[in-house]
Amino acid sequence: MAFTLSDSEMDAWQALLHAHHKITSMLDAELRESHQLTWAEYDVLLRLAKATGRTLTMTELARRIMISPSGLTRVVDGLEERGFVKRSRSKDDARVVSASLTDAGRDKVRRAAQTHLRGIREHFTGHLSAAQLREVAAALQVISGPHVPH
Amino acid sequence: MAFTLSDSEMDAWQALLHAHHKITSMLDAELRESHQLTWAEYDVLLRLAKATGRTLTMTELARRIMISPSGLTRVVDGLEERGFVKRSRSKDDARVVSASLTDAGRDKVRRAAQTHLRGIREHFTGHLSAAQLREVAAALQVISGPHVPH
DNA sequence: GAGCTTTATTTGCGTATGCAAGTATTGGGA
DNA sequence: TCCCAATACTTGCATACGCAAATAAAGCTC
Repeated sequence: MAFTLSDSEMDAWQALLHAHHKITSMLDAELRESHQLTWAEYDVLLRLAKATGRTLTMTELARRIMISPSGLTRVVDGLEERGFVKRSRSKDDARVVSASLTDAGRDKVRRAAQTHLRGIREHFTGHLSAAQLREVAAALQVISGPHVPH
Repeated sequence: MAFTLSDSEMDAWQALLHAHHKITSMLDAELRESHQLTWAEYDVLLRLAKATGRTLTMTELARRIMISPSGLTRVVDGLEERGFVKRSRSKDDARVVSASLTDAGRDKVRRAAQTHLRGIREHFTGHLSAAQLREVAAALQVISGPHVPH
């Protein structure tokens, strides 16, 4: 006997795929056009801006944004070339490299955040009621597991 | 004054990103390991299997799965090399190319679908109540727009 | 303190995928 | 009928990104 999913299951799955694709492709395009940043680059700047001392190790950064360590290396390469972050090797443990947000990086992420937050409202949360937002968050948090502090 | 989002909005957004990433990366890995198919390849086979005559034009396929026309060309290239689909040029309009599922393709997608559907249940829908599934589907369908018939 | 294992990061390499340009074909006008 | 615009793919090119191997530094164990 073939394994099947109910209509509700298929609907939820299709809706998740389509919604995610639609939202992220629009946000990506906006960030790229308005600020010449990819999502990954923006996310790195944002996490650094929120971090104490505006600094995080590569490992911490990779854990927080959803990217492989090697992917992060390249993203940070690009941001460093453009002067938005600066790498430094730890005094305590010479294996670890920390990335710090520069002043230029802070300005960049502040401006980009405006675009991005408005985009999230416009393309996603603005379409939903407060109750729906809570429901969606609660349901999807079950999947994604406990929230890691930023 | 800086534009901001409420906590609920941020929670829903983070949850959407994390859940999508977690689910799709697991499903992708399973499909790849068990059946040597990427998501896009599986999706092409699936749409063809559902289509009348097990045939669709490239344009129709690209519209239904979420991929660019050029991306589709390459995906179909690979599937055709492996004998799962066959291209044919339309008699009516020599510009259009149709892809048809071969018998081998039908067998392939049947087996892969078992893996994939179980994966969706295991990693996504199985974690949610019937009410949550309805809520998530309803909310996200608002974003993704009216469902296009497969 | 020499060697083995583990951890942190980077590099090599392959793949996936989009955009823009190229090719082929069709369907109108003039 | 001869262009020209529009349509359907495909190809060239560039980018993004992951895995596995390489490198480097700690940390153990004997």
